[in-house]
Amino acid sequence: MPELPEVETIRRALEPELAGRTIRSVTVARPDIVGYPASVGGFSRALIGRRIERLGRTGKYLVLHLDGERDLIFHLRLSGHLEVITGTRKPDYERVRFSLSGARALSFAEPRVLGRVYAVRSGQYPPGLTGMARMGPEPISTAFTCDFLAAQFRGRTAPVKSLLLDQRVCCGVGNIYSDEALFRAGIRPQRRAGVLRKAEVGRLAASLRSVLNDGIKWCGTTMDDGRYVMPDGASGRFQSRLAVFGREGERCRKCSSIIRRSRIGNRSTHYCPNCQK
DNA sequence: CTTGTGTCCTGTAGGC
DNA sequence: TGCCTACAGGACACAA
Repeated sequence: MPELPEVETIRRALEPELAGRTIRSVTVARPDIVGYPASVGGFSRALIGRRIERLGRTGKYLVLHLDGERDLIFHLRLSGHLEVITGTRKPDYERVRFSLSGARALSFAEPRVLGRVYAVRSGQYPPGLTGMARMGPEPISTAFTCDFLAAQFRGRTAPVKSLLLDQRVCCGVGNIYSDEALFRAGIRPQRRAGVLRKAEVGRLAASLRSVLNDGIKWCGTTMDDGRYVMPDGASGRFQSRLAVFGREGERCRKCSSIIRRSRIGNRSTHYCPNCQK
């Protein structure tokens, strides 16, 4: 569930807690969480003794830049959670723990074991991380223009929603923010991407930018399942501002029509049948 | 290349 | 009460 705004919120919360600290030891409770190197021993050896310089983010990937040209990369997938531990507490579903200088630890909990952590040389993309190398521009960056999006859509017959979820097109966008951006742009998710008019593509590019920036502003979306919370346990505050996601059967805030839900590409999709054409 | 489907993984919600 | 199934969703493997 963590998408770009949630990962960015986590990055901002963790940066001051982690920057400057040294990794003292690594404890792996579930080896399948380690995506690279293949062995737990190799993973630990690549990290121990290294200092965390700063935190970055690429799409939904959180990157801890270490000294010696190494990166520690996290992907939280659906239910991953990062937390700084100062006492003896051990979070439920803790899969990997990084003990740090300053009597604290970074705990990576992931109930569903779909999330991954990778220790790589800076800029290296091992098997399983190839998608990171092909990632498109951030929708919140100036490189993400109407022309770029139009070029991505040209000739494509897939539903526009499916292309918004393609990280090569809209990196960092997931199920929540794709539905919200399409609502703001007034476009039905089922529309085939290649048939959108230039003005619609322009509205969509602007909507992606605004909805992701709003998500960051409100520290992400915490749904009732509580899968995403900030590292300190606090909830995000964007959920009460959602226009369509998770609102099936409720009234559209703009026109009072009943919000509908359908499936596109095996993904739950929400839209207003009146506001979105 | 493009598109759609299945798989991974586990906890939870809902049906009977 | 308790079992069973469906579902959630990001990314990738794979088939058509």
